[in-house]
Amino acid sequence: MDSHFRKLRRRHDVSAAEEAAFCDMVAEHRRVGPDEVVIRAGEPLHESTLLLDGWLARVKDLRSGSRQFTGLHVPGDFADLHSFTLGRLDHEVVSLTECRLAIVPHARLKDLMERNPRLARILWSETNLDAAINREWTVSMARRSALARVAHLLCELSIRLEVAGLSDGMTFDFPMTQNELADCLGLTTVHVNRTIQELRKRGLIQLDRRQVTMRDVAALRNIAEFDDSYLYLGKAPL
Amino acid sequence: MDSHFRKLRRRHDVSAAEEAAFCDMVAEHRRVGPDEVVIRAGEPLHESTLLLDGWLARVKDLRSGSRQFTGLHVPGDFADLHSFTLGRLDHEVVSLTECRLAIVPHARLKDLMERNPRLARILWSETNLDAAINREWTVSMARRSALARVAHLLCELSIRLEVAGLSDGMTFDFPMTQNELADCLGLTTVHVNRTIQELRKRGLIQLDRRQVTMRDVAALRNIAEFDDSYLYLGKAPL
DNA sequence: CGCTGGTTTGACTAACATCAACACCTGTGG
DNA sequence: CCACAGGTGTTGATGTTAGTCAAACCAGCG
Repeated sequence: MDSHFRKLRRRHDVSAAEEAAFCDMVAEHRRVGPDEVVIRAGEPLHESTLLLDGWLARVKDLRSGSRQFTGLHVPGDFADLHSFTLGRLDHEVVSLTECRLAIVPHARLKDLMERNPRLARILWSETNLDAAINREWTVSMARRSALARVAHLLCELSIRLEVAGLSDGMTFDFPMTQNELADCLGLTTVHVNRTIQELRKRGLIQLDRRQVTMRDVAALRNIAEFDDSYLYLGKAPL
Repeated sequence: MDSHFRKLRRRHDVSAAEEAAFCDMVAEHRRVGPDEVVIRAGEPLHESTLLLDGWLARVKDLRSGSRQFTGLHVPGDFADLHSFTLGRLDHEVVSLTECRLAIVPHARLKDLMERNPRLARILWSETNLDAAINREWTVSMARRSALARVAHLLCELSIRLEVAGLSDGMTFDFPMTQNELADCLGLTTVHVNRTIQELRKRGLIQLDRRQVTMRDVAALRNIAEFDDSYLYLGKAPL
């Protein structure tokens, strides 16, 4: 839960009692292996899933056989909090790594909402942050070059992982294959590979299957036209 | 307000009393002309804007001078309900046409949230629906061809406008220029123009600056790989 | 060892962007 | 009434980015 509270505290004032209330909502813990479909699209849902450890992706499949990630989740993120109001998902959630999950029944969310509007609003805020990230992804897919897309994603993840306490802002574990990166970025594996090589050649990143180091954050941000305001890192009002 | 209630009723059971409660939240009505910046990115906000009439777009500007729409709003949509929890926007909201707006102060939303968790949840649901639409846009930008993108957008809008009571599912007012369409679709004006011509040539659409007719909805849906489940047209749970 | 999944390379192609005109319409002021 | 301006739509020639296809390479692993 630590990553989740770090994420919350970054944007809201949360008392110990409120943190306890969050903990009380968790009904169950679960583990899943890598490359599993954790939540299936379209199925009625009665619980939401908080990611404690590992990486998840929101995936949409296309008829052509290709697929597109519409979001990535790192520890501390809710994968499907939106299913609380929508009742089902329009996408799958799949595990990229082995994951530890905390399960929060919708009934308890409903209770919380009635008893504690302030916490409800914080949860609402989390889904709105997801949406803000998604908007920025839309911009990436629509307007940024492959080089800028890769750079932008790395800039985003370094911050999100830092918030979760899993990066120093430069180096972090990076469990995705180039194939999965391609699914993320709307590119092909081949082109992702060439793009990464270009970033390496320019001395901007170091990357292998397990870890990234951003060797020149300023240059990466510049290439990506990265502006972190969409991550809403400051305290939210009231 | 009629379009807004149609939208709500489509997905939730809303009593007359609840509709009245919604109406009571509106503090003020406003009018804006076409091509105005209605809400500026980054500015602290203390109210949200419900679109009563006209079209709005969520816009992100890039350094290169190009811009990307990350969402379109038709009558009945909240343009910036997410500012209630986030406090400011990561994008501008601009008017594509003359618009009538209803202004809802955040203080009243907060009140409502405390007094009526059910309505709060319905509002939360609206922001989650926005996000679902945005995910689908991400897929369009990342994976669909220009032809499929245009077709997909038309399919989406015909349904959203039908829900709002502004389309029969085939024909609707369409106030966007090809330039604005390009901003929407992550394409250039030139390419949008060629794509539209292709759709016309195939007898699938009829389109001028003021109106669209979808001549062959089935073919358009097929080209777009359109699946309306992301619009959550059925009743939400509880 | 010989698989297997992931990464890398090269040759070729397709889709869309870019640049530059031009046509058309509408509103405006002389 | 006409001349003109500005926004919109259209066309053609050319350039660039990323996709496609196919194969080789490489490391970890049973």
